[in-house]
Amino acid sequence: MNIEHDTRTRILSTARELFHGRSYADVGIKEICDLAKVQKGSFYHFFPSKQDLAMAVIDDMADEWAHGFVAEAFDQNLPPLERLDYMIDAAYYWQKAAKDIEGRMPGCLFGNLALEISTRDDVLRAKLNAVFDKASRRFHQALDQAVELGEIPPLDSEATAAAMLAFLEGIILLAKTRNDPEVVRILGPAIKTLRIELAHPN
Amino acid sequence: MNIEHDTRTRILSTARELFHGRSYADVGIKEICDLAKVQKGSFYHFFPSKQDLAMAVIDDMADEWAHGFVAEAFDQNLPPLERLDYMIDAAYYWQKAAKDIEGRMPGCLFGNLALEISTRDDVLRAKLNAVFDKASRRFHQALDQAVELGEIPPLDSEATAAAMLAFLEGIILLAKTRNDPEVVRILGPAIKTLRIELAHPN
DNA sequence: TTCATAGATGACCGGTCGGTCAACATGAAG
DNA sequence: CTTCATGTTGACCGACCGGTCATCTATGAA
Repeated sequence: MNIEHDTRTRILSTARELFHGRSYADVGIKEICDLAKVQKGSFYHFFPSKQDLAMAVIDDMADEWAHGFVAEAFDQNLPPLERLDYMIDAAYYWQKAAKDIEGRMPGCLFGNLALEISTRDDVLRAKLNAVFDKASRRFHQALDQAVELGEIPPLDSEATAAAMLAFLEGIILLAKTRNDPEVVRILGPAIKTLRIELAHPN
Repeated sequence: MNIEHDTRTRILSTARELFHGRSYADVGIKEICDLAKVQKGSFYHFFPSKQDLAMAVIDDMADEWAHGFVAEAFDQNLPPLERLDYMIDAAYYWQKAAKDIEGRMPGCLFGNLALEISTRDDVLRAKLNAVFDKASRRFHQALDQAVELGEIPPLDSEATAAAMLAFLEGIILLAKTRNDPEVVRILGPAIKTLRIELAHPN
């Protein structure tokens, strides 16, 4: 059962690596096929178009994220605020490892794709938005629990969660532009200082 | 003197609009020439390559920024912390205006270009990095002045400045992915809560 | 009047892009 | 053995890409 989908899987992971390391537009289908050792006709047997491939890549990456280090970072057994540190650390080590191997910081695949194609392709934009929404909910939950435990004063946890996600994407963007993962490590801890207060109920 | 450079200026501003509204890779030289009413040969008379055009576009935009609303926002007569609000407001209104006209949020040209091409073109990456550095210095100065005036407790103003710039880019990224400028308005004010403490001198 | 220079013109180039297609291999079900 | 679905192969397509170039025009200095 996995043999017959082995080709598809190879295409998917190759495309993910290439898109992440360079960009959507810069990676051609021929290049993906060559690296994945797949014929072009086979590619189009599994993916009707490059756009469909991108959709699948986003799903694939989001799944691996959700079950990988994001699941670890937002482990319910971890104190809520430590989850934020964990997330920053994970981002730092990942980017650093990638740079040590390939010489350049790839940044966040979702952020990269979002800025590159969300003005051109509304379907992909919506999909990326959903990924960010899901990520934001993790922060949201952690913040609610931190408030409940009295670790931080009450705040607008939904808005603050979104702000934290934005900050995470922002420091990765800056670090990628500097091609220096240390930016993530140095600026990252400030994520816990972000606060959006509850609107006064007047 | 401006007549003989009129063609060049038209190419530049057309390219800036198109790159900003879509992406670097998605906009071809032919399209730029058609819209700017310039022949292809003329284009290559002024710009040796597409990369050179991109360099010029970044310079052009950075100049207009520096002398435009960034100069207003970081007006030395404004209280330091108000400058941050001004900057957020300016970003919000700009993105909102663009969306109202074109139907979609273009985001930040520098952020867009940084994520799209900084892994492929180190020269452009370095140029974008310099733009961010310069922007960061504005925040840095404002923070130093705020500390001096006693408006905020002492902090690592350089690191905090970078964090604020990252946050600004991050909320614009998130807003673009949602295609909703309101994200900037809602999350933006949290920029003033960001803090990175001074390292203990042990 | 000559000459040099800056700029404009548009046909043209090789290469690559995303995508198509008819032919063929394989293996399980009837 | 036949049938059918799933998957593979690689040649092929038109469109478009960034970039080149010989040729022409306009201007202004000598």
